[in-house]
Amino acid sequence: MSKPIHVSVAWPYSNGDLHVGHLAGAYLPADIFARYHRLKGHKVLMVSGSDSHGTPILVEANKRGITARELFEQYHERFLRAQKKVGISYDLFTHTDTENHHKIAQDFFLKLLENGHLKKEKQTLLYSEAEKRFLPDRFVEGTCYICGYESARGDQCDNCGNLMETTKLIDPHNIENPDDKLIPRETEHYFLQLQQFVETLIPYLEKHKDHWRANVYNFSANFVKDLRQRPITRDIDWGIDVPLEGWGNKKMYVWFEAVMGYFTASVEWAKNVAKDENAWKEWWYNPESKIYNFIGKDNIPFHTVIWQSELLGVNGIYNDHSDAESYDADLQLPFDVPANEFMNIEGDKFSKSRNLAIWLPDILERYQADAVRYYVIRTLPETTDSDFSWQGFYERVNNELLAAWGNLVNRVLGFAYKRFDGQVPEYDELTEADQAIIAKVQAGFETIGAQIEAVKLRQALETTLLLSQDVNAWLNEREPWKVYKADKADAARSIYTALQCINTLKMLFAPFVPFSSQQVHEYLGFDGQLFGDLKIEEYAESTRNHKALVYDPSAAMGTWDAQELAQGQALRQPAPLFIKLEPEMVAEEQARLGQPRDEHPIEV
RNA sequence: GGUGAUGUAGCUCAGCUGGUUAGAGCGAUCGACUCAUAAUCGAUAGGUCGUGUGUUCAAGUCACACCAUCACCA
Repeated sequence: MSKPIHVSVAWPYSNGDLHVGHLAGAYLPADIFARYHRLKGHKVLMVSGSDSHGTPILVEANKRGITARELFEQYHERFLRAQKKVGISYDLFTHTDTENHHKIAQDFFLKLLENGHLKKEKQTLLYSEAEKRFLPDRFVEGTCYICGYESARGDQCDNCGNLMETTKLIDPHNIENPDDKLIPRETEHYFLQLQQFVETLIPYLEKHKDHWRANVYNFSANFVKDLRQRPITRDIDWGIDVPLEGWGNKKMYVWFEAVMGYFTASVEWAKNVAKDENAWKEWWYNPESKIYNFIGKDNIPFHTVIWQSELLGVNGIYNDHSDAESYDADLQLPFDVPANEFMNIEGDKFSKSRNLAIWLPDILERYQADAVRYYVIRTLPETTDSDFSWQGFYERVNNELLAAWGNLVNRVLGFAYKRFDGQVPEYDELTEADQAIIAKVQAGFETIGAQIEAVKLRQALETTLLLSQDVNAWLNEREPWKVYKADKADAARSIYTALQCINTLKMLFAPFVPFSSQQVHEYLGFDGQLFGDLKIEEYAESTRNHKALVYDPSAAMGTWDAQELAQGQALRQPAPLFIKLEPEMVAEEQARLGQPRDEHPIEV
C-alpha cells in the first residue's frame, strides 16, 4: 500500500559551500530514506532549500561588496550543482527568497496574529553604531551591576549567577569590537507565545517517545517545560517584510520563517512540479502521512517544539474546503526527527574560518560520488559525534566498497561474460547451496528495509556489505572457475546464482550508492533506470526567477523486491565499478586541510 | 552555570527492559585459493567496557559523584 512520506531536510545556510558535515548530518540520511521509500512504492515528497536570510549573509555580502541577494544566489547555485552531483534526490530544493515563501510566511504571521499567538512588546536594547544593528546579548559584555564582576555577559553574570538586564550593565561593550559604541535604544517587536502550546506539545512528545532517538526526546521534553515567548521580528534590512502597516523597516526573524520552508517548498512543489496546486495537502493534511525531519543536533528544539508550535498556531491554513482535495484533519506534525550528531574532521571540530572542512565541491572533483557516499554513510554520526579521516576514507573505499562489493560484481560478471558468451547462463536445477544463498540475500529486503525504516542507516549499510561478503564466501566454496573445466553445467548453476545475488544486491545497495547500482543494472543487461533524474530547473514568479533542483521520477523503474534474472539475458561488457584509491592520497588530502582554498566552478 | 548526550578491542562502531567465556567491520598475524581492481575466503591474536563509590545473588547495562568531549539554552 502506498503511504505518503514527507522528508523534510534541514535548510543549508547560504553563505558558504556545502561540506561533508552537511551530508552526514542530514542530506545523505534523508536521501537514503527517500530513495528507499520510493523503491517501496510510497509517495515521497522530499524538500529543502537554501536559507537566504539573516545577519551572517548580510555581513558576508557587505564584506565582499555585493548585495545579500547576490551572495546567497551564488551559493544557492553551487548547492544545486553539488547536490545534483552527489545525488541528493530532492523533489524540490528551492530557497527562502521566493515570492511563494515570502507570501506563505506572511500568511503564517497573520494567522498566528489572528489566533492570538503573537504579542507586541517594546524593549530597550543595545544598538551598535559600528554594525548598525541591535547587538544580540551574546556579543555584549560589561560590568555586573550586582557584584561588580567585570566580564558579565549580556544576559547573565557568570560570577554571581544573576540574570542581567543588558541595558543596565555598567560600561557595556561589543566583545568582537572594543571600539564599538553601544547605545540603548527602544524598539518594538512581535513575540511568539510558545508557552501557549505546552499542553499540546507534551502529549505530542510523549506519543512519539518510544520511536524517537533518546537524546532527541529527552532534550525536547526538557526544553518544553520551560517554554517562553520568543521574538519573531527584528531590526534588519534583509529578510521577509512584516506584513503590517508601519512595520516596513522590520523583518521576520530567520529562525521563524526558515523552518516554514518545509511547508512552503511543498506548496511550491505542488505548483511548479506537480502542476496541481493542492497536491501538497496529501502530506500536510492527510492523517495517513508521516513527516520526517532530517536535521543536525544543533537544531533539535526548533524541529521538535518550535516548528510544531508554528504549525499548531496556524492549523487549518489553506484548508478551507474550497477545493476537492481538502482533508478533514489537522495540519500534520512531524512523526520523527532523527537528528544526527556532528562529524568531525581528522579529530578536529569543523571550522570554516580555519578551513578545517571537507568541501563537497572539492571532494566530488577528485572522487566518485558513491565512494564519498559510502564512506560518509559508514561513518554517520547517528548516536555520537563521528570522525571523517582520510585514512578511513581510503580504507573503507578500497577494502570494503571496492574489495567486497565492486570486486564481487567484477569477478562474476567478468567470468560470465567471458565463459558464457556474454549471457546469463542457463541451468537445469540449482543446488541447495545455491538456493540458500539466493534466499539469504533476498531476505535482505526485509532486514535492511526494517533498518532503513528505523533510520539506522549505518547498520543497514553494514548489513548489506555483509551480504556481499556472504556471496564471496559462497563463491569460494563453489569455485566455478575450477569446476568449469570439468563440469560446465555446474559452473552455469553457480554463476547464474551469483548473478542472481548480484541482481538483488544491486537493489539493496541502491539507496546508498545509486550511481554504481545503476551501472550494475546495465552490466546485467537491463535497460532503463532504477531511479528518476535530478534536474536543475528555473521557475518564474512575477518579479524574478529562481532555480531549483528537482527530482523527476518518470524514468524510475526500480523496486524494493526480488526480481528473477532471466536465463540467457545478454550481458554488457563489464568494467570495474570503483576506482581504487592510491595510498598517497591520504597524505595529500591531509595536507590540504587548513590551507587557503579556491572555489572552483562545479561541473555537473 | 543549566539541560541533553557521548566516553567499549590499534581504528570506526554494536551491545534492548542488568544474567553463561563482552560482539561486528576494518587493520594485524598465519593459512587456503587464483575467476577478480594483489581483489577473495578461513583461522588466530587483541578489551580490568572514562574514573571512583554504591545497589544487587549478579552491572558495560541501574544510582550517585568526578573527569573528558559535543550540542543547545543562557
